[in-house]
Amino acid sequence: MRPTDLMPIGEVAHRAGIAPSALRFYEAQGLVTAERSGGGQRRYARSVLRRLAFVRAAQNVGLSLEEIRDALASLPDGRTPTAADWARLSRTWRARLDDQIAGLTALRDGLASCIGCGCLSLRRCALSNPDDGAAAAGSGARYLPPSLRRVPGR
Amino acid sequence: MRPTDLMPIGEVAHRAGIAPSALRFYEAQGLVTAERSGGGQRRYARSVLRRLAFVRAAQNVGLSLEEIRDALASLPDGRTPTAADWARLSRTWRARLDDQIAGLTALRDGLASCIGCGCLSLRRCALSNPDDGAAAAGSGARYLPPSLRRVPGR
DNA sequence: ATGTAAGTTGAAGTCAACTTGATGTCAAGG
DNA sequence: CCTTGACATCAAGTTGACTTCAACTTACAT
Repeated sequence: MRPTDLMPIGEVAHRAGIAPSALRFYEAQGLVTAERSGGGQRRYARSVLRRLAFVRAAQNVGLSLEEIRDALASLPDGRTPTAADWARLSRTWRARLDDQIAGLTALRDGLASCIGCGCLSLRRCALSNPDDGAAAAGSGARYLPPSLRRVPGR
Repeated sequence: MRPTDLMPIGEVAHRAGIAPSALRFYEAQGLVTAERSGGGQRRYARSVLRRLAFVRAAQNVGLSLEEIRDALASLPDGRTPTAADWARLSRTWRARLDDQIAGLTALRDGLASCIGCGCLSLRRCALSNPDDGAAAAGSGARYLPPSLRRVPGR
C-alpha cells in the first residue's frame, strides 16, 4: 500500500469546493474522517471526495447535516461503498424532491388565483394559509413543504 | 370615527396565527405599526391583519423579512392599500416561484440520471455541482435557486 | 538553515427569525 | 379595592452551518 495519495486539507478543500474550516467542522460533526501526519496535520484519502460530494448533493436536496450523518452511517462498515450504496442512499431523495416541487407548484397556482383579486384574506387566501383550525377551516392544504420553510417553527 | 375596533396584541396574534412575541418583533423590524392605549399597550387597526397575511404569504414564497419590509415600503403613502396594490406586490413572486420550481425540477432530473450510476462524481454529478470553474467546467447549471438554499453562502 | 505558506486548536462570532425569561405595569370583572 | 390575566420592555438564548480569531506549529522549497 502506498501511504501517499493522501491529501492535505487545502487540496481537499480546493477540489471539493468547500472551505477548510468547513472540512474541520464536518469532521467534528462526524461526517468525514482523516488520518494524521506525523506532526498532527490532517491527511485525507481520495474517497473523502466522494463522501463530500454526497454531503453537498444531500444539502442541495434539503437535508440537514444531522440527516446526512445518519445517512452516511448506514453505509457498509468494512468495505468501500459501491456505486449501488450511494445510489440506494440518494434514491429516497426523489420523493422528497417531488414533495418540494408539488408544494411550490401549489403555491404558485394559489398565487395565480390570488393575483387577480389581491385579497390575501387570512381566512381564504391560499398564499397565507395559517394552518390552525380557525383560519384554515376549509382547505387543509399546506403550500410549502416543511423542508423548504425558511421559518423553522410555526 | 370610532376609536374602537382596535385590537390588543393577543387578539391579533390569535387571529393571524402569529405569536405575540413575533408581532412585537415585526414592529421592531418596521413591518407593522400599532397605536398605543393610554397605558402604553399596543392597539392594532384591523388593516394589520391583511398586512400580516402579506408577510406570511411572502415568507411562504421565500422572501426574507428584509425583502418583505422593502416590499411593504413600496405601498402608497397616504391611502389604504387597494387590492390592486397587494396584487402588484405579489405579482413578482410568480417569477421567483417559477425559478424555484425549475431549480428543484432540474435537481430531481439530475437525481434520476445519477441514481442509476451512483457516481456522485465531483466533476460530473448534477447533484453535487460545486459552482467553481475547475469542478463545474462542463455544465454551468445551478440546481438549487439561491432562495431555496439552506446553506446561505457558497 | 530558514522563511513562509499552510496547518493546528478552542473559543467565540455570525445571521435570521424569533422565543424565553426577568421584572414590572395595565385593564377589567366582581 | 383587589385580583388576575394580559401586556410592557430589555437582554439574552436558540438553531444550523459555518466562519473568524488568536496563538502557535508543520512542511516544504530554497
